[in-house]
Amino acid sequence: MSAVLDTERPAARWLPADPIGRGLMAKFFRALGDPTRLALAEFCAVKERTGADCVIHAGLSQGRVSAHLGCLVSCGLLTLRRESRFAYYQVTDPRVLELLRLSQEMVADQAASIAACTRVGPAR
Amino acid sequence: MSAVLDTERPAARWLPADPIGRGLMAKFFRALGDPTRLALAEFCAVKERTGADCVIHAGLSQGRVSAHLGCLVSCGLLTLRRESRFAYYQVTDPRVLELLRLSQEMVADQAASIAACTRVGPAR
DNA sequence: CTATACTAACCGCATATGCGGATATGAAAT
DNA sequence: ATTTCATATCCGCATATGCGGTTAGTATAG
Repeated sequence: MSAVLDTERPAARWLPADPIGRGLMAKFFRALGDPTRLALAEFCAVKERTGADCVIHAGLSQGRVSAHLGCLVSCGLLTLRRESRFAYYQVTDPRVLELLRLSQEMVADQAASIAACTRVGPAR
Repeated sequence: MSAVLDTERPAARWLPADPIGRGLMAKFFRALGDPTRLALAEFCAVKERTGADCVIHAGLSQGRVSAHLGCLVSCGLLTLRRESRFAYYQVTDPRVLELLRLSQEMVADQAASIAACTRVGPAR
């Protein structure tokens, strides 16, 4: 009935309209927006790992790695299993793998352009 | 041949092993890790929008919105079309929509936990 | 009980990032 | 040419975030 709406697309219906939901979305993506956490997610995607394994793999201080792992668990990217004094981390949600696969594909296509983007920092 | 590899999973093959690629991945996710940019992506997913449209929608200074849009374009989340003195932004890559749909689903499942995560800042 | 091992929480410090405001660029209108 | 409009870039400021090092807590070992 309206000509100006002809080009409208029924997209982005999934994105929460309220700022609270968007804040959580942003937080979720920021959890993935760190090379160290991405490396840990990859490491724990292969198989279950202990905190000590992750410390060695990341090559950072134990406290820092523990904080990163806690962040990944809180954001639903890793699951935590406790046994005696050990903490075991693993990627169990297949959606995490799908998310990373999709992103990897897009980043590969846009690599040069992303590298040139100065707005979102150099991040080491 | 090795027993310790029995539980290995062929996952995370997609994640680049080199720190350069991971840095780009992290940068890509940080581009999505801001509520304002998410809102702009949603806005431009519905239909093509001018920079001025985005400024009004975001309710922030023109300079800031321009920077956010530039970031989204650089990272391959929006495409830019120029005509006379106007800039038209739009989500054209269907993978962006799929990425957001998948993330929205995960965030909905983990909302409480993500909200409780103090590692990745309150971010407004 | 004491010692050791593994993990989590806290503390400054340096850098990254979002913000408004001012300014620059370029195109269209007068 | 000058003015106006749409957009992009630069600047200083406040906050967010990653880092190492230290401290705390708990479980296992001796």
